[in-house]
Formats: sequence, structure tokens, C-alpha cells
Amino acid sequence: MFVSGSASILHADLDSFFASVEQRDDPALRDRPVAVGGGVVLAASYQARAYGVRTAMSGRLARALCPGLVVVPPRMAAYSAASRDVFRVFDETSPVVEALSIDEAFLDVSGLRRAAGDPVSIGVRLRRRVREEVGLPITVGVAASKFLAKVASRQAKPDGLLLVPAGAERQFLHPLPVEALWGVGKVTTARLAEFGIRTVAQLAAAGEPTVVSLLGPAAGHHLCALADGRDPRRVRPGRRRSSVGAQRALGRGRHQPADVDAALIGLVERVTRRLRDAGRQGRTVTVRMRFDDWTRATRSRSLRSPTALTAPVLREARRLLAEAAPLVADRGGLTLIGVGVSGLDTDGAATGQPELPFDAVPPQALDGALDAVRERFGRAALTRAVLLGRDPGLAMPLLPD
DNA sequence: TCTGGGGTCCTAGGACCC
DNA sequence: TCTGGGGTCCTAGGACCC
Repeated sequence: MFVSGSASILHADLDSFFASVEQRDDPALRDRPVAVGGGVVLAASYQARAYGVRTAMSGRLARALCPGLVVVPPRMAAYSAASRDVFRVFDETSPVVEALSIDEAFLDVSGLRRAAGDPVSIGVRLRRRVREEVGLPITVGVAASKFLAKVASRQAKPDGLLLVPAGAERQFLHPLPVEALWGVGKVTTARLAEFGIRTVAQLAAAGEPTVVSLLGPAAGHHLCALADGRDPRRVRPGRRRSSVGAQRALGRGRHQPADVDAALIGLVERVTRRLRDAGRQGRTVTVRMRFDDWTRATRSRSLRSPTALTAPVLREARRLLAEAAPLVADRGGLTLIGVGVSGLDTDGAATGQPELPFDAVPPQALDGALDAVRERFGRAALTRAVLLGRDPGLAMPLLPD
């Protein structure tokens, strides 16, 4: 059974974001095939995509496919600024915005019909504003669930808007190939194809027990629910990053220990600098490695207390790397090294997060507010918040026990 | 084709606690 | 003393996304 509420979730996604910013800032690049990157393509304009140029492709291959390709080095600061401008438009469009990445977000506009019109009109205005005020093309999918909105925007690209009307979810979804589904990548597509499942309709017809036996319980149940149009996930504003990492390719061949250590120091400094700038601390240090045979490994350990300081993270990262020395020798040397810090603290007070305006939380934001309560005050307070929340008269004040 | 850099989520076994 | 069940945390790996 399709559960079709009204189609009031927007998925807004900038089109080939990095390349579009470059074309915006340099008129000479407009209408030309542009790739942002160097050794590897980070983003390709649609003119470049027409030649088969894709994200993650090597620069050499991209140039071979598209002789007129203009390759420009990335300007991360410009992309961050553009992202801030676009998110300002998002925030002015709806109070319930969930950022997914630097260039896409979900917006719940269900509470805005009276104030701002129906979801499609809101989407049309959003696209116009981003075009006029930021100068970038953006695609919007409109549907009753996050999943469908995301699939819709993917189908509508570039520079489009697509509504999946309530009740028409199955017609929209079932003819699509399984890889059109958010979360189905190469491995899952191949696995399903072994059993003749290539479209969403075939997935739905195969039945949940079969899909679960192929993909495991979590992915199986999840995918069947999605193929059936069931996706109850709310748009959750204010989600925070839970890990910070940095990595660096080292190139093939042997690397002197001193060079590897220098790279490690640089990575640790970058990561801890970002933690400090964000006012966050983390407990688990992870060292990522890639080897000459392209296999990967990670080693991680949790510190006794969270930190954002270079020294303790570096000490732990060096230890982890030293312990992995036999592995490195065995697999023919390092070609990439990375450092991550996860288990980030969620203490709002210590991180400069503003006080939660409990009396100003719109009903559709309750989900996110409760998560924030749990993060800040723990489970007991969450239970109490839920109980209080059931009786509007008791909803304030809410203080930690 | 020959390969970057940033993330999220899931699984699974083992340790440990109640 | 032996046993069970449940929960959480830690670590490693892998799929997937942009």
C-alpha cells in the first residue's frame, strides 16, 4: 500500500555545483565544457557531461573524452560562500531545513500553504530566487517523502522541477531502474541483477522475504519499504556533523617514513584546526590507509576524553600507524593516508550552540527539537520532553534534571 | 578508466555491565 | 554457583553519496 500524504517535501539540489560557480564567476566559461579538479574531476558542467565526463574520473581520461575541456582548479572558499548564500534562501523559504551536503537540502513546506502557497509554487519561487540572487541553477523535487523528493530531483536535473503528485508515487517509481533509488549503488545493482531484478517494479514484485535474503535485513526491509512508497522519515533541521576527517593521496612507490609522518602531521593539524574552528571535540581517532594493491584498512582507538588539540590526536594517530606497519609492508606500501576524529561531543553549551527556543519550535520541527534535547540533556530529559510535549499546557519550562 | 576528498549509515563480533 | 537476557560501547570493514 502506498501511504500518500500530501506532496510537501522539497529536495533542492544545485546542478554540478562547483562547475556552476566557476561558470558564474567567469563569463568566458559559460556554455563551455568545464571540469573542476586536477588529477581527478570533482565536478563537470553539463556541457562536459555531454562528452561523457563524470565526477571522480581521472583528469587525463576527461581530457581524452572532451578535447575542448577547460579544467579549473577548485576554489573551496568560493563554494562555501555560494553555499551560505543558497542556504540563506532555503532558510527564508521554510523553517524546517535539513542540510544534506554543501549543495543540497530537504525543506518541509507542509505548514506553509496559507502563508506561502502550495509546494510547487514554493519550489518555483525558490528556484527563481537562487537563480536571481545567487546566480546558480538548482533543481527541485517535490513529493510526499524525503526519498521520493530526492529521486524526483535526480530525474528532473538539470535546472528543473518535478512533482510526484500524491497518489501517483507508484506510477513514478515502478518503471525506474533500481539504481535510480537513493542508496542503491553498483554492488546492490549487480546483486539484484543476478536475480533478474532490474526495475523498481520487479523489486516490489519479488517480495520482501526474497529481497531481505539477497541484501540483508536492514537494506532489504528499507528498500522494499521505499519501493512501496513508504518512507516516514521527517525532515530534521539542525543535524550536526558527527565526524571530521582529512586525507591525502601519496602516489605510488616507496615513501620515506619522514615523508609519511610529515603528511600525517599536516592532516592532523587540518582536522584539529577544523574542530577548534567549529568549537567541537572528538574522542575517536581513526587512521585510514590505502595500499599499492588498492585495498584499504582503517585503525581506530578512542581516547579517554574528547579533544580538539593537535598533540593528543597526533600521538594516537602515530601509534595507530606504527601498529599497522606489518600490514603496510605486506600490501606493498601506502598510497593514501587519512586521519579522522569521530565521536564528536554534542554538548551545545560547550560548542556555542544557541539555547533551544522551546517555545518557538514549530510543530513540524518537534522531531529535531527532541533530538536536540536528547543530545544536550540525555535520555531521561528526552522522555520527560515527550511526556510534557503531549500536553501543550505543560510544555514550558523545560529544564534538565 | 585508474582512481580525490569529504562524509553517512549499517553490520558484526567481542567486552563489559546489570 | 550457574545461567539468561538486554543494553552499550568499541573496533573494523564495507556500501553508498556528493
